[in-house]
This record gives sequence, structure tokens and C-alpha cells, in this order.
Amino acid sequence: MSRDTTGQLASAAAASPLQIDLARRILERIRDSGWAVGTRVSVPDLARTFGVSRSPVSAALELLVAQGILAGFETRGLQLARDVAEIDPEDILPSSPLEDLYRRMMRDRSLGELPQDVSEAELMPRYEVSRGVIRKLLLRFAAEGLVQRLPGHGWRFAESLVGEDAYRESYEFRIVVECAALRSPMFRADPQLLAPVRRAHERILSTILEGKSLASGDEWFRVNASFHEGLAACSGNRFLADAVRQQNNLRRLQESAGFEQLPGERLEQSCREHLAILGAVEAGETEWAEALLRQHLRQASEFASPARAP
Amino acid sequence: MSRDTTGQLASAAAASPLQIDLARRILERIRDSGWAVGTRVSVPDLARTFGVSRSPVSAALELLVAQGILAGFETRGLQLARDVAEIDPEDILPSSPLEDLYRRMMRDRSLGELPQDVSEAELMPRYEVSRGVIRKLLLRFAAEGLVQRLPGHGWRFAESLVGEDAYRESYEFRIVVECAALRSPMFRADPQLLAPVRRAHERILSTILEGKSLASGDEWFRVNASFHEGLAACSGNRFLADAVRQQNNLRRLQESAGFEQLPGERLEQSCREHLAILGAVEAGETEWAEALLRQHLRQASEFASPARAP
DNA sequence: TAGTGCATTTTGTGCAAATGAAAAGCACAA
DNA sequence: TTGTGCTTTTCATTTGCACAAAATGCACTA
Repeated sequence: MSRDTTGQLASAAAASPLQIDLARRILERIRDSGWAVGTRVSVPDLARTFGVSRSPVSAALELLVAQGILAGFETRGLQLARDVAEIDPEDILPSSPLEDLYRRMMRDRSLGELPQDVSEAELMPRYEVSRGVIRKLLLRFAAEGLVQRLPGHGWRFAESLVGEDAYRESYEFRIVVECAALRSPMFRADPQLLAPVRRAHERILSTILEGKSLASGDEWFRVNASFHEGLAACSGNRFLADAVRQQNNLRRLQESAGFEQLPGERLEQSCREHLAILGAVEAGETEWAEALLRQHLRQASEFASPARAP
Repeated sequence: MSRDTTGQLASAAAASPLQIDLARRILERIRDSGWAVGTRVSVPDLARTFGVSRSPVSAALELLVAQGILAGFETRGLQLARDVAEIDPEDILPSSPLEDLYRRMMRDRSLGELPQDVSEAELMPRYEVSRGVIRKLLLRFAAEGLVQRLPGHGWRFAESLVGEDAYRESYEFRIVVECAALRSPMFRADPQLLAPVRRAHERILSTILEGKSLASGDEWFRVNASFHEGLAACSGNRFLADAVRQQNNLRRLQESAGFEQLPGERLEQSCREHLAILGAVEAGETEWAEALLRQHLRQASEFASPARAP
């Protein structure tokens, strides 16, 4: 059976971004819920969970079948075919060409290979993609404040790409919002929300302690995001929760485009700090939790000015 | 000479948005610099000032010529033909159909005539515009946090501020964010930013004191928004500023249904409170300003649970 | 020397058809 | 009932082209 460069089955029809995304989330869900081999996988159930129709879910499951993670029952339907604890979603799923391009453009700009002012027509042949793709990317950059439209023709990159300014401001904002979340009068530690977060942290911590490096940097980013979003969600204030989620979304791509990796020790420390904060929250000691959280964020910001951070 | 419904010369070729925008800015520049009738108007000079090429500037000047504001020299070139102090740019320049549609959609949503979840295909026939236009509008709403893409198909409008909970949460969020803005270490009272805000408040206040009612409810909304956004902008933290702006957008969505009127006395009080806060900020007494602001927001929230508020 | 008017080139937008993907419906099986 | 497998329908993205608008160059003049 022939495989292409990314290790995917070449025979599979091209998967849509939504399908790939769903496949990843389904995989994570299976892993975090600890399903046993042989468990039935229900399409309508997953479709409800993720708020989409059955079509893309079916296609996503097909991807997983192609990877040998799922298999058909003898009669019909699908079941879990093997243990997924050791599987890293990033390794087996195709990566989006759009995200690759995003990183590439960002790198090119920071290396000075792209001028400050660019036109769409200039970028099209350079990256060998259609105008639509370029537009989409530029709009995304613009939403993140990394680029802005010039009147008339062209776009201009911001002075500092991932500049220290933006970093400082981002951390300041997060301290404000997340601490306010803990202090909110409606704050309630929701075990159903926080338990999976705790499990994910414990899993990561044990991975580190076994001396293995993390499967992917992206994994830590996700767990980190789930921690902060989970806390904010407990605040009972949708706007605080939204603000935290928004920050995470904004930073996701920039982080993954970053060059420096977070050293293992720092990662371990972050993980422990998160667990400590979770402990304080679950014990109802929100003031102590707030102090820990503030300290955690401050350290993180000092640690990594223009680098990835917890 | 025939004129269309907006009072424009019908004969003129359709002007592009950039041209209209330039015409307005040129007009404001002429007015604010107090040019005398007969002053020469230089195209390359204006082009440099606004960072565009000469083409759109020429076209913008054509618009002004058509309005009798500029006239050709006998030989060549253009000159100012009349005093512009009394001219309101809004009155003479064509208005963008996109802007009108933006308001219309917002109003329809706030009145419940649009469902929370919409598809592009559903909006196209409803507003009788092409997909491109719908798309552009939805992207704009999305950038303002009023709408978000659903996975798969469709878009979803943000939870509106209906209901006690949402209101309370919104005020809690604003207190957190705006007070943090005042406390930000990078906070600098920028006169260039705050002076127009102050002037607008004084204008409104004097209008009230003369016993006249406000020109439009929308006017107070805009001034109010500019106050809060202006303060946040002084924080030097773009995320704080964005968060405030987003809240205002949400509120605007709510109020574009626009039936509730703020009683005159409450409006006057809000106005005075704003001015007091501005005074404290300009005097560098940010702590006092913060106390005032917190009080102001708290009162506003108590005053108007499900109604318009400052 | 800077500005104008016009011509040319470059760049971006709008539209419609074609393609691809998701939603919705239905018969049937466990 | 709930889930599956398939089909049909609806919806959205892509693509290519025609057109509109902005940028640029040049000859000419005050």
C-alpha cells in the first residue's frame, strides 16, 4: 500500500479541514475517556457532541479506520481497534497546508525575506497559491493585529511581529481576566469541568517524569489552554470565559510558529503549578488559588518574552 | 442638472469607497486648517499626506468640484471655491450601501427577525445582495465578536445581552477590564485622544441644559462608547482596549432595536460622571478616577437591568 | 522644481459556473 | 428506539474571467 510523504494513506480521498479536526478531537476524546478496545463508536453521538452533522463525522472515522485505530464490526458499525494512549494525533493526521503557509510566511517576514509592505499579487507567485488563499491568510494576520490593510493597494506588516509589547500586554490582560474569574462572586469549581483537565495534566507530568519528551509541543499548548479556559469557565461569567478563550486562539498559531521549544524543566514546573492551582480551587481556597495563578502567569511572562509560554 | 435621492450629482461616475473616504478627509483637513478661498489644492501633496497614489485623490477632488467646493483655476489646477466651515461632510457625500446593510442586519437580529443561527444562502435572497456582500458583512460582525462561524455550515450570532444574567456578567466584566485599564502600568492620559471625547460630552451636556432633547439616541450611545473606549485606549494595552470595544459592540447590537430611552436626568448624571472621571484622569489621579469609574459602572448596572445604560 | 493631465501598467474586486463538502432524509437492521 | 448506510438536497468554497480602481510613468507647463 503506497504512502505519501506525510505517512498518510495515499489512496484516501483528500480530507477536508473539518474532517481532520474532528478526527483529532475524536481521538483525544477516546483517549481522555479511556475507552476500552472493542467499544462501539457511535456516529450520531459524536455528531451531537461536536455540533455537526453525521457526514463529516463519518469521514473523520474513515480516516481513523485507515490508520488502523478503528475497525468495522463483523456485522456493521465501528469499534475501537487498539489502545490509543500512546498515539499522538499530530503524527498520523494530515497537516493543513494553510497552517503550514501561515508559519512559513511568518518566518519569512521575521527573517526579513518579506518586505514590510506586500501586495497580494506579489505573494501569489511567491508561495504558489491562489489569491483566495493569500487573502484568507492576510485576513487572519490582520485579525491578530500582525498586519494591516493600506488604503488603496497592499498590506503592511506590523513593526514588531511577535514583539515584546504584544507579549507583555497579553500577559497583563490574562492576569487581569483570569484573576477576576477566580474572584467572581459566581465562581463555582465544577468537578465535571476540571477533572478531565487534572487528568490531562497528570498524564503529561508522568510522561515527563518517565524521561520521555512530549509527543508534540502542540499537545502541551492544548492542555495549557484547557486549564486556563476551564478555570475561566468556572467563573460563571461568559465574558471572562470568552476573553480567555479568545486569547488562547490568538496565541495558538503564533506559538506554533515560534522557534524556541519550552525546556522540559519549565514545562514540568508549569504543570505542577497548574495542579497546585487546581488543588486550591477544588478545596475552595480561591484566594490562595488566585495568588498562585498570578504568580504563575507572571513567571511565565518573565520566562518567555518572545518565546512559547505556559 | 439632475440629482439623485441622496442629493448627489447623478451624472458623476460611481465613486469608490476610498474616493469617498478621501473626499471626506480632505474636506475635514481643509476645514480644520482654515484654508482661505482661492487657496491652491495640490494633488501630490494630498496623496503624500494620506499615503495613497494620485489617482484616488484626483477622483476625490472631482467629487468636491461637483459639489462646488473646489473649482478649476482659469489656467489649470484646482482651488478652494468657498468657505467650508459650515459644511457637514455627511450631508454631501454618498453613503455606503454596505454600511446601511450593516445596520439593517443588526437591527433585524436584535428584533428577533433573524434567528440566532443563519446561513449565507439564507441571507442572500433576504437582503437581495450577492454572496460576496453577505460574506464581507459577516466577517465584519465576526471581527467585532458579534457573530461566529459554526463548524460545518452557518454562522451564529453572539448571545445577546437579554436576561438578567447576561447584564450582570457584562457589567462585572466591564468593571474588571476598565478598572484594570486605569491601573495599567503603561497608562498615559493622551490629550489628543481624550480632548475630543471631553468636547463631545460638553456639547451633549449643554444641549440637555438648554432643555432640548438629544438629536438622536444613537448620539449618546456613540459618545458613551467613545468615552469608555478612549479610556481603555489610554491603557496602552490593545487587549484591554479590544475587550471594551467588543462589549460596546454587543451593547450596540442590543440597542439597535432602540426603543428604550434613557431618561434625561440619568443621562445628565452619566455625562457629569464621565466628565469627572476625565478630569481625574487628566490630573493624573488615576486611583480616584478608578474609584469613580467603578462607582459609575455599578450605578449604571443597578439603574438599568434590561434597558439602555451608560 | 513641483504640479498637471493623460496614458500605461499593476493590482484588486465582483460575478458566475463548477466543484466539493455538509446537512437532511429515508429504508432497514440490530 | 437507536444506529447504519446510502441518497438527495442544500450550502459553501474555488476558480477563471471581465472589469474597476489604484499606482506609476512621461511629456509638458507654470
